[in-house]
Amino acid sequence: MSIEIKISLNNGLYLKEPQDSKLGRKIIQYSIILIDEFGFEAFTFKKLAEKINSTEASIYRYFENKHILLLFLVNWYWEWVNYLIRINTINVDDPKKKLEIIIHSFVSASQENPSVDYVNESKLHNIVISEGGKAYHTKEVDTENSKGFFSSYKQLATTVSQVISQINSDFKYPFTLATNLFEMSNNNIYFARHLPRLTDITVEKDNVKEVENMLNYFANKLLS
Amino acid sequence: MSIEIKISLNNGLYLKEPQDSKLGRKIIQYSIILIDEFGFEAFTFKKLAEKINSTEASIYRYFENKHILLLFLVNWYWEWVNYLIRINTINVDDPKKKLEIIIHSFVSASQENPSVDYVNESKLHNIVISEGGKAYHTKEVDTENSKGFFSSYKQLATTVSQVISQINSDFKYPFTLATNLFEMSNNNIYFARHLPRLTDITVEKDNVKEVENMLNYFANKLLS
DNA sequence: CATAAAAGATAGTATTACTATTATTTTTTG
DNA sequence: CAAAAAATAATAGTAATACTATCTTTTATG
Repeated sequence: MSIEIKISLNNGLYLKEPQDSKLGRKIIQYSIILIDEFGFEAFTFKKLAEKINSTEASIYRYFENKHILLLFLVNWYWEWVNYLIRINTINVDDPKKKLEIIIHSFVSASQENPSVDYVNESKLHNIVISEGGKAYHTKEVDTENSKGFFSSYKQLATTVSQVISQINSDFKYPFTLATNLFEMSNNNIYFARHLPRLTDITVEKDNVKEVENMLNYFANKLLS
Repeated sequence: MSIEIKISLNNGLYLKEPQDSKLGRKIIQYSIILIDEFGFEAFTFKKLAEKINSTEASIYRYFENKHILLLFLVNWYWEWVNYLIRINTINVDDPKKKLEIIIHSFVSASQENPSVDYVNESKLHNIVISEGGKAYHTKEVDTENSKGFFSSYKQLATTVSQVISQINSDFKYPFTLATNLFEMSNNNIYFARHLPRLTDITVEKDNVKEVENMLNYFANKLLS
C-alpha cells in the first residue's frame, strides 16, 4: 500500500484521461523520455508508438496531437509545483520564508521525492526548461487560453503573487515578479547549460544552488 | 540618394546573402509578414514562394530551412537593437541614462524610424516577442552556438552588462540582468496581449510605456 | 459468459520538407 | 553588343509527418 497522488488537469487537454489506463500512463511516461531525448520538434507519435509497442492510432485516442500532449505535460508540471508549494508551506507563516520555499520549488521541483511512478520529474523539468515556452507561444494561444489550458500557470502566478504582496504590499508588480522568477529560473538553467555567455551563473550536474541564490537575491532586493 | 544601412550577419545563417539581391530581399520582407500573420509553425517555404511569385527551390538557394531563416531574422533584430543602442548612447556619459536608453530600445525598437525598407521592424519585433525563443530552444543549440549563430545576442548581453557594471560595480549578476531585461520585456508584452493574468502591466495598441516603466523600476531597484 | 470498451493491425491521404533536373531569363563583362 | 555566366523559374519526385478510417482482437466488468 502507498499514498498515491493523481494530478487532475483540465479535461480539454486529453481525449481520454491517460492517467486512468496502463497505455495512457505509458504514453505519459515515454513521451517525457522521448521529448527529453530528441527534443519536441523531432518527437513524433510514430516514434512514441514504436517505443511502447503500440500504434499511432491508439495514441491519437488519448491526445489530439503532440502540441496538446506537450500542454498536458507542462500543465502537469505546473500543478506539481503548485502542489509542492502548498505542502511545503503548510504551517509556515513568514512570507519571506514562504518565498524562499517557492524559489526552491522552482529550481528543484525535480528532486523533490518523486511520487508518481510514470512521471520522471527530473526529465519533465528539463522539458519545461527547454520546450516549456512552446506550450504558449503559438497562434492558438487565445483559443487555448479561453479553454482554460493555462489556468495552472495562472494559479501558480496568483499563489506566488500573494506571497509577494504579503512581503511588501506596496510592490506594484507582484504578478510580473512571480512569473519572472519562474521564467528566470528555467531560462538561466538553460543558458548555463547551452549559452553560458548569457548568464552569470553556473550549473554543474543538477546543482542549481547558484540559480536559487540568484533568485533569492533578486526577490529580496526588489521587495526590500 | 539616401543613407543605407546594411546589417551583416554570420554567414552560416544563409547559403547566399539575401540582402544583396531583389529576390533575397523579398524573401526577408515577406517571410516577416507571413510569420507574423500565420505563426512560425504554419509558415512554409511553399506559402512564401506563392506569395512572392517564386518557387520553393529558389528560396532554398538562400536558406537551408525555415528554422535557419528564423535565426536569420532574430539575429537581424538583435543586431538592429545593438545598432540602436550604439547610436542613441553616443555622447551619453551617465550609465543610468544609458540603461534607460537601452530599455527604451528593448520595448520599442520597432518604432525607431525604420531605415531598411524590406524589413518591417514592428512586425519583426512581434516575431521576436512571439517566436524568438524558438530560435535557441532546439536540440541543435550547441552546434549552432559553436557556429556563432547567437553571437549577436551575446554581444547585446555584453554591451548591456557593461553599462550595468558601470552603474554598480558590485552587482553580481550583470549578464543575468541584461538578458532578463530583454526577455522580460518581450515576455510581458506577450503576456499583456495573450495571458494578461500573468502580468501586472497593460499594453494598448503599441503603447509599451508601462513595460518601460516597469523595467526601469526593476533595474533601478536592483542596482541601487 | 456476454457485452462493451479498449487496443492493435492495417491502410490510406494531404501536407511538409526537402532534392534534382532542365529550361528560361537576367546580369555581367570582355 | 554578344557571349558566357549566373540567377531564377518550372516541373517533378521522394521520404517523412500528421493525421483519419475501418476492421479485428484483446481485455475488463456486471
